[in-house]
Amino acid sequence: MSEPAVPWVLHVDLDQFVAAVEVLRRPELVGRPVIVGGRGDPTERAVVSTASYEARRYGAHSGMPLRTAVRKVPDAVVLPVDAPAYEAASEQVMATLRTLGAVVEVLGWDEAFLGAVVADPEDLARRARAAVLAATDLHCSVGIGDNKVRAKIATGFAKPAGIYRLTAATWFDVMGDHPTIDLWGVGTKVSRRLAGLGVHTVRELAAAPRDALVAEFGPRMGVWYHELGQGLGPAVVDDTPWVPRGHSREVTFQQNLTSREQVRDAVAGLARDVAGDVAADGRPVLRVGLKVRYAPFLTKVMSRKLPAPTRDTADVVRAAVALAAELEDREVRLLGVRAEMVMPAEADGVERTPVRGRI
DNA sequence: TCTGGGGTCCTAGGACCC
DNA sequence: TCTGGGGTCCTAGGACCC
Repeated sequence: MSEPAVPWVLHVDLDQFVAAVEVLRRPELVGRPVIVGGRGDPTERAVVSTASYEARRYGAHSGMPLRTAVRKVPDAVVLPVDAPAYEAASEQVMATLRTLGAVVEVLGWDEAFLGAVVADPEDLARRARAAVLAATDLHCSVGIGDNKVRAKIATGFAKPAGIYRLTAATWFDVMGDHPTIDLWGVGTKVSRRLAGLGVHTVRELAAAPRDALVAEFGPRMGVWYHELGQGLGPAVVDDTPWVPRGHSREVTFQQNLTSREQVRDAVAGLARDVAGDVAADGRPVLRVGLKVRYAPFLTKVMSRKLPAPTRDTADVVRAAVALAAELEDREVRLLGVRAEMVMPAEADGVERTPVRGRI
């Protein structure tokens, strides 16, 4: 007897994507520890974007300072980040996924949700893995769920190069004893605040009174966490193209900036770059933001709404420089400029789900 | 472990208005 | 002038994700 066709969510995640793309074009690196980060110079201020599984075995992982990673993996091959290469590979992967007859919602370079009404989701997952491998030589893992939260978390159990199904039927058996930080959308801060409420595990989160979570985290996040503990979440996969809210550019200086002129010039340059990014989208700028990281590591952001939306680079530069004039007289480690754009008229009444970055 | 860069969304407080 | 309640806009800050 075969299962009936019902809606499924599949989460497809490329294995060590960035490192895998690099190894593909340098076959001599197969089997070697590869670390991709910054400009590929471990003496610079930079962090690891991706470490190959070989490098992870020695303790390197993404987010770790390059310097530290190379100390742990002395014979690692360190490569610079080549975003255009990853974007090209990513587009090939997404195009391949779109041939499978499922709805494809792109989440980032190396991730996508597939939505499909099928009787055998494992079969669809196998076909996705095979098609991506055939088209790109890249391996991926697939999580299968009855919603996005469970599909996404399932992928963690599928890696590497596997398939794993997680549904309401198995949620508490699989996740019940896990710490809350293993949930998608719960990080160190929230898990610590939850611990303060006596909530340590996923099972405890599911049992926690909703009112207590709302009191601690607010009306949206409190409700969201309450549902997250039960593995509940949105199940609709949506392939409408993403409309960016804004663009930003930031740079960490290898040597801190010490003069106002240096800061001003750097801000103006970043603002010009951002204006270029925004112009490519063809929408006016509504608000301009400035981010600063003073030495040693104190980060501040400020922003101003423009008097009127603008498409003029000079307006963006002027606004950013004006914000820079308000900075404190201290050494600067990082500067960033952000431009938020006018959104195309939004169909309102559309339901939104918090904490997704793009669930 | 001297801690990147590009994003998103939520919360909260103050200003201002009726 | 001792003081309300609601709504909206703006800005800073926080948290998270890849």
